Amino acid sequence: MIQINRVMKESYQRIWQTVQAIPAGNVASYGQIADLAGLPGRARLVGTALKNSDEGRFQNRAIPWHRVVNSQGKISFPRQSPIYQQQVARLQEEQVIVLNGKVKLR
DNA sequence: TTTTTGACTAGAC
DNA sequence: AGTCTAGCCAAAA
Repeated sequence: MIQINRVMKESYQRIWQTVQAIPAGNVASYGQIADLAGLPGRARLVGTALKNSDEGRFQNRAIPWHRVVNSQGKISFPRQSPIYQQQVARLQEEQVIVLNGKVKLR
């Protein structure tokens, strides 16, 4: 069983909550989520928290991880990976246009 | 325990 | 538009 301290758990939960607040059809960057979660400068932790947000772990609810992209508006996965394809598909379901791995700005 | 990795980023070329 | 660097720091190796 993985050990994690109380402070980390709270940070993760604040990140998950913040991601859950992104409206459908919108996107936010890892850095923006970190800032909004009260963790400035810790964008990497957002990626880590999302990676560790799989069902069953910490009883977290479904999190719209696909609405989080990097600061350049690009998807942070290799183009050929299944998870990349899934992120694009989920964004397109929400009418978000993705071109060349980059979310189209408006 | 130490080192490396990584869903990151701002700034400098 | 790319490439590099330094800063970030929890997780995995």
